[in-house]
Amino acid sequence: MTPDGAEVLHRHGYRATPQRLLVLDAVVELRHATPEQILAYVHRRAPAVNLSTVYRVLEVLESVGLVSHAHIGTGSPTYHVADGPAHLHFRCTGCGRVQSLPADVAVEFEEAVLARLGFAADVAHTGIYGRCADCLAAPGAATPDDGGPT
Amino acid sequence: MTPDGAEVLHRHGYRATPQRLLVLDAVVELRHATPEQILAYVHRRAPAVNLSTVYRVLEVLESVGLVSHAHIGTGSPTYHVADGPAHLHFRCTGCGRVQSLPADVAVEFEEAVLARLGFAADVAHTGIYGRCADCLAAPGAATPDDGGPT
DNA sequence: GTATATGCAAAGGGTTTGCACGGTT
DNA sequence: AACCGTGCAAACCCTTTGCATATAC
Repeated sequence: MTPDGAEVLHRHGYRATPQRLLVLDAVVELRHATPEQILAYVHRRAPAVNLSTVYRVLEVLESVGLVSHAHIGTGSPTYHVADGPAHLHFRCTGCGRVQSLPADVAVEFEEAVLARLGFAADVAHTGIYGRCADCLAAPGAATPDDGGPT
Repeated sequence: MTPDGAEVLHRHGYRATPQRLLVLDAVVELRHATPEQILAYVHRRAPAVNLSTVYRVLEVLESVGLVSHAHIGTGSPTYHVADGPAHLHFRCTGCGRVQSLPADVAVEFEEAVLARLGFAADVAHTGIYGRCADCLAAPGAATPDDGGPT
């Protein structure tokens, strides 16, 4: 998959700058990456890039449909490539691990909500809290609640 | 419902200060209230109360099980009384309205997640994005995305 | 060459923390 | 008297914004 970022940007009237392509690389490479993590990745190749640029680039990449973001937990949103099928994010409140599942697990649920409320839910856009298998088995956990994203 | 706040606080070794009872009142009265909104409510009766106190009080009230919070949208978390049955929060990305539904709408979904991932999901803890019935019908919407909580 | 992007630095919103005072027990 | 809780102010994190410079087209 991974569409040609430069081409997509041009098609929307944007310039394909090194920064934009690097940020897109980062989003492709890292999964569920926060702006901060993306910056760290980009810095390996281009140490001069600024965090504010990352924010602005992400906004552009999202507006042209190359990436999307999801709110997982309390911290920064995480960005991921927008091509593949939508998936849900599950964040463990114990260890902070994030797991994914194809979004179709939620269709029945979404239909029930639509039927009861007339509300068209987009379950994929927000992370879901809970405890992962490992932490369910383990006794005391690392982080009692929240914790940073990713 | 609405348990006796003072009694519960005492039972846990906390003092039942006016501030704590006022904050609890606010959470009972306002539904899905943010710390800022709670402060506004409390200020009507006690203008001297500080926002940091609201944060600290909410932490205490949550620790003794009187209130819980949920992350609805990007902004501040919202607090609600913890007595009644858990409910899910649906935030409309169009108008910002928040609707609720009993948490049992999600049990099938949660079971599916558990079966596939071993992950015990707590769907009630995070708000779910989507479009409400009104905004589905309406053409252009007020807020394109996010927007403040509640 | 020109409009767009970037880097930098400062500002802004939300939340947390240190500290001394005030109120309960 | 001892302690817990509060108000105040400062600090912190994350994100946005203004402005001058650099760059892709």
